[in-house]
Amino acid sequence: MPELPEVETTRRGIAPHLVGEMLLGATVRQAGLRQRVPDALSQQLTGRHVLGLERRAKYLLLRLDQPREGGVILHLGMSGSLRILPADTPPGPHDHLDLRFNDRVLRYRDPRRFGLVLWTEQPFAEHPLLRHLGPEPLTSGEFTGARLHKAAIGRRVAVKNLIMDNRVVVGVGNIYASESLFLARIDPRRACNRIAAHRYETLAICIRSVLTKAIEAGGTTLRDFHHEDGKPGYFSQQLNVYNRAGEPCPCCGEPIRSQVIGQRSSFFCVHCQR
DNA sequence: CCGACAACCTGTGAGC
DNA sequence: TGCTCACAGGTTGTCG
Repeated sequence: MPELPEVETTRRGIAPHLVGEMLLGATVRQAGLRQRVPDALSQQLTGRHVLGLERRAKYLLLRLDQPREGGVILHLGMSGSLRILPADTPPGPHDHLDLRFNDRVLRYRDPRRFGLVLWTEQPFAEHPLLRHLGPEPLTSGEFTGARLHKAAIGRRVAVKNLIMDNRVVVGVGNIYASESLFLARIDPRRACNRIAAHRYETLAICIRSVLTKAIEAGGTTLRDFHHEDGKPGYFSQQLNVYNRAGEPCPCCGEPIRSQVIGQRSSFFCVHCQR
C-alpha cells in the first residue's frame, strides 16, 4: 500500500489529532510484526505527551516529551494503515495495536504484518533502521540529478532498481518508480551506468514531480489504502503506466508493457522510454 | 563491494 | 458457486 505519498498523507491526517495529547498506554494484540513489538512499549510511553509526528523515508516517527531523543518508530510495510478512532471502537481483524489517548485511540492495522512498531531512546536518525537511509527527495536539497548520477557509478543494476534503493533516495516504491521513469522517458531496464548525467537531472525532477502530485491527490488507492477519515486517495486516476499493461500509452498510443524487473512488476512504454 | 533471490504474512482477484 | 494459484504498495538477510 504505502509509498512516500501515502505515508505523508497518513501523517498529515493523524498528526493534528495527536500533537499535545497525553498517552495513556498501548494495547498490543499481536506483537509479531516484521520485528516483535517491544514488551515494554506501553510502559515506556504511558504519561508521555506527543510533541510531533515526523516522517523519514516511509517511517513515521512519534516524538514525545520524554525521552529527550527517540520515541516511537512506525512503518506500514505493504498493508499497514493508521486511523484515529473513538476509544470504545471494537477492534477488527488485523488491528494489532492501539496507542491510547484520553477519548481516542491511534489504531494500527496490518494484515500482512510486514510493518513495525518500535521504541527507541536514541536519536531517530541513529537508529539502525534509519541510519543508512539516503536523502529525502522532496525536502533535503541533497537529492539531485548529480547525486543520482554519482550513485550509479560502478553499478550496473537497472535504473528502476537504483531509484528504489533506499541508500540512493528514499520513498520511491514500485508505483512511483515506474511513473517517474515514464515521465523521464527512460527505459526502466536500462543499466544505471549507461545513462547520461543530464538524463539523471530530468529523472530527479520527475521523481519530485510525481511524489508531489501524488501527495496533493491524497495518495494512490489501488485496493485498500484509505485515509484516516476513510476516504481513498485519488492519484490512481493520474497513473500513466502503473497497473496499465495493454492499455494505450498516453503519449503515443502503443500498448503499455509489463515486465518483472528485480522481482517487481514494472510498467513502461517501449516506444517512448529509451 | 555488488547483485540476485528468498523470506516474512494474509488477502484478493483471475481463471478454471 | 467454489476452488487453486499467482501476485500484491516493503525491507532485510544470505549467498555466490
